[in-house]
Amino acid sequence: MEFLATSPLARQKRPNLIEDAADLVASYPAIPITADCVIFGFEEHQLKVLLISSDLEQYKGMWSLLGDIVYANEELDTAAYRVLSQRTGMDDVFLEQVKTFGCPNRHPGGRVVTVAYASLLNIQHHQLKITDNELHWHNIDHLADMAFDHKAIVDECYRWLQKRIQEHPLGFNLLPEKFSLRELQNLYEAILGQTLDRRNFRKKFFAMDFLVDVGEYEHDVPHRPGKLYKFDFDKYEKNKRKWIGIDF
Amino acid sequence: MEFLATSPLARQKRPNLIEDAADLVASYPAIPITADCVIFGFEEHQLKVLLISSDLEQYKGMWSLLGDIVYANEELDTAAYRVLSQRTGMDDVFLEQVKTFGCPNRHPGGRVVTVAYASLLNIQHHQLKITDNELHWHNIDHLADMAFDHKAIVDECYRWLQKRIQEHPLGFNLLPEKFSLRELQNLYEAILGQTLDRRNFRKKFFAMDFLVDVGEYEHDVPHRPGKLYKFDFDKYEKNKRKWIGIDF
DNA sequence: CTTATATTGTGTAAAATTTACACATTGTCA
DNA sequence: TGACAATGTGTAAATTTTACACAATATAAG
Repeated sequence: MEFLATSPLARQKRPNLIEDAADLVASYPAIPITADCVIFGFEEHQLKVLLISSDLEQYKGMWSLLGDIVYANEELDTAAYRVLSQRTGMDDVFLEQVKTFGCPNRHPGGRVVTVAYASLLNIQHHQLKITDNELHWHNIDHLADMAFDHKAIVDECYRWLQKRIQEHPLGFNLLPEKFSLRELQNLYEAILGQTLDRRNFRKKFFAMDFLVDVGEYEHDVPHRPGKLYKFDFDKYEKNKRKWIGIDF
Repeated sequence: MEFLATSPLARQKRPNLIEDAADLVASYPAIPITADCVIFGFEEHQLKVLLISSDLEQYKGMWSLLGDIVYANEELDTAAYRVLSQRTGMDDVFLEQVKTFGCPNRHPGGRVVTVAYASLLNIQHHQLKITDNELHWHNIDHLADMAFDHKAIVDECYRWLQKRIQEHPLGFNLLPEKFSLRELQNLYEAILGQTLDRRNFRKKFFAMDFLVDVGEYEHDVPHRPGKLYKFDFDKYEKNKRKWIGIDF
């Protein structure tokens, strides 16, 4: 009975318990971790992403994601928000963790693992307060010469975005507060890479019932101006579990 | 100017390029990284997850995910497959990265960031070759007393699984090679936590057209035996882009 | 061996959703 | 004032989803 008490599954190994967890952790190999932000925006019918010039001599002239090391006692999420704030001055943005990239040779200076975060934001609303390191928006269709594995990270986050905007209508974050349905449709077409039927598109979004007619119209357009709408976040929050996806 | 050189983000447009990337990386704080595996299986109408007993004195009697440190030059994915192989003896399993958990105090011995991987596998097919540390399957509905933040990781992976099996019919991986439609439906009901209409369920899966009738029947059931089917992976691979989701 | 029982296997009608598609309206520009 | 360019709107057909019932077949029990 003694035997059973200490070894319930008989015959299997029971290593001694480790008493000092701190010793254990101290014995582990450690790796620098960074947080990289893939910030999507939309302007002039094009999906854009925010980049800076790489500050490594080796990647001179190439573009880089907004990233920085995660501090010793910092939450991963916190690090990502800090990066965004430090690089752009923006602090009212919602970031989501997308994927962690850990290829041992992805950084030329030695091993660095990075956790990629993505966000969608509205270029009009968030004027960049800091533009050091040539921070600016790049058209996502013409990304070449990116430093590190950042092109692969952007690609992965772009696929994430395509899926995301069909599950949740977060595309609104990419538009100005007041937008026309044409702008909304342009956004979806740009991100999904396909044209959509105008009448069915409208029908679908009106049916979701969180577009609010603000009683204003576009101006400075060389044709009949469209109505402007805004997004009703409260109604969205209340109803979000009712639909699983926005399938086109 | 001395000030600007050490403070790259202070009003300075183009900091000097960093020539020695290795120096830079060496100056970064480093954090131990682990890979944790959340292995889902299905048996007796219940979704299960594979756990071991924690080997920390502090978590004595609690259950823990299969995890280990990521070696200095090891791919994250490789580390996850190694963990699984070392802990269970299994090496023909498909793992997917789910999310990275980095709360500074999630490990009592100091900061450890973990990358969670998940997999679905077929309990019948993969007999555990190693059962050290009381490795065995636990019913997912009765998980208490888990070490670290492992309960939160399991919960996150469970939500991932619920979504996953509606996007891709990977639930098949959880079943024996030959299975009845009732077993398949039990699986979906267990994972999604809802009952489904039997006729409509069948209709949906037959319409997807990758179930192959193997011409055999269940036995040892106290009622009319059902036909057995297997999954046609080739047909699935060829057609997988045609449907976005399996909505119930 | 007969009957009770439990579960398989199957179809259809109604409802809901998705798709395809055309024309009058309204503003700008020349 | 006419050409242009895009907005705004509805409906019929097709497809998909849902709800639902009964005969067939094996085992278990008497």
